[in-house]
Amino acid sequence: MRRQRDLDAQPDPGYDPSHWPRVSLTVDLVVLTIRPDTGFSVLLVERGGRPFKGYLALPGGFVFPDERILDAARRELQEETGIEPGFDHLEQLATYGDPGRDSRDRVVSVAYLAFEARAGDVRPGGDAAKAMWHSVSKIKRNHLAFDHGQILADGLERARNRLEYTTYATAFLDSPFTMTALREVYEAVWDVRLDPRNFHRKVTSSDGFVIPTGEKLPTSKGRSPQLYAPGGAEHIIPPMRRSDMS
Amino acid sequence: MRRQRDLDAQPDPGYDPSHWPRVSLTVDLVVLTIRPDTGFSVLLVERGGRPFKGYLALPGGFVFPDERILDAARRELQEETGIEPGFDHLEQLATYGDPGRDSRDRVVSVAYLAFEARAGDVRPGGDAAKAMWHSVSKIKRNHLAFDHGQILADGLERARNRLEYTTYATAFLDSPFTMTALREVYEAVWDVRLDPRNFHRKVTSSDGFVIPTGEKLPTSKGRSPQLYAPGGAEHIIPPMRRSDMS
DNA sequence: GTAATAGTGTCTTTGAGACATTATCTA
DNA sequence: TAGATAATGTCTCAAAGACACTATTAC
Repeated sequence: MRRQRDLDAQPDPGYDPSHWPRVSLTVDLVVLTIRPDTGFSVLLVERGGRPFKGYLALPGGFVFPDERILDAARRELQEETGIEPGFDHLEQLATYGDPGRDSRDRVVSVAYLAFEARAGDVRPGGDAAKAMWHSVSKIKRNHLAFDHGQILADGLERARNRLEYTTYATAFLDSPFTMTALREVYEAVWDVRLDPRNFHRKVTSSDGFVIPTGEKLPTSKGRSPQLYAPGGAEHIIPPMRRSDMS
Repeated sequence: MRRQRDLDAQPDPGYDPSHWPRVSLTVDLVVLTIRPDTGFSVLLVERGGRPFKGYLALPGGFVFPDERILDAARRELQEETGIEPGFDHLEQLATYGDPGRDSRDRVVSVAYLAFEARAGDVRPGGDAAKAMWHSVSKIKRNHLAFDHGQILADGLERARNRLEYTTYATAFLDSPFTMTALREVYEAVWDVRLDPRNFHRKVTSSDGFVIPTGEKLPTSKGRSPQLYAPGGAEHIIPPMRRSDMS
């Protein structure tokens, strides 16, 4: 510690960064979706190499020397899910870089959070072997590799918050979608039941959340539901209320 | 790009990270406070070295090889403000690491956001020369070094959001504080005027936001105000409403 | 007393929660 | 027609905004 303070006590922070110790840079992805079979789900890969060989982990990889970090996240997402960037949502989550989180070296990982529509029935694992969707409620977080359990927990909390204050729930759906489908996104992510009528009123009265396409979805039975598209607004004002508080 | 894809197409992401290109790691700090003279203010330093010599920049520095990133942020904060960690607030903001943001090398910076009480009248610049508080409203963001204008903008947005949903406004104040002082924090950060009576009702009815100490503050004129301490809760439920929407 | 600031009470409006009713579709 | 699902309307209550009034201090 003394040594470190002495280092820092040099006249100015402006000297050559290449003289400083350097770290490896990766991105990790918390990719979330809603599926008919597994419900609210996250994409996990099985690690083939050491450390944590055989453990489940978040997909991710190294950032290339001249690549923007966001572009690295986009690239990994495309490789893992096969989905072209479109109506999905991708945002930076947080950065994890404690010494010792990777036993081999000092690795700093910038985590990203992605919301994916199923887009038909995309099968993950284009490049990565054994990439699979896992039901969020069934994952044992301390069985994940590295500190990925913590990253996943942070990502889930962020996702639940995003649905309160933003319209990003639509990113879980292909457009156009029904009001019921949008409500089921909320119910899956928040793990609650919402009143369909109050939900409908809240969404339609929130300016720019959704716009009706005028089309209706033919169904096998019952009244055909109105179809909607994302309305362009990012924020819900006032926010969605989640009476269940964390 | 082709070369990069080929690299990535190797069998597994588990090989030795030390074989990958590495980056320099820094922390940058958005330190905010409320001051009698400059109001809502941010701590900036004048750069002594290249690049951006003479420009204003956020305080920050390199992360030591065996140091946690959060600890590096705490250390820089202590060095720049001289304040011991106490009732202040420090959280990770975001990470900025685009190639080219530092002309010398690939430098990835993890930005932190800090709320500081003035603590008497702390004079920044213990170690760092020419560290000064600058009124947030008067800063020309594109005159800051590197991408610090963007980091500052992101920090301000985060700070304004934090006051809506959390009790962190108390971190701007020494305890105990008056209700008027707390309201002035909101008015400074949001740049609005708030009704003192509605504000008082909202704060006192929000569970765990503040607790009255029972003491009163002697004043030169007018009724002596009740003193409060932070109440322990982190979240305001329901949140503070900022009718001015961004 | 006056001047100044702190704190409380009341009315109105907005919006969330609960829940009954009407509309539209298929078989 | 029945059965199923979608959409709308109404009532109640909680909370935010506007604003008048009372309380406490120094002089």
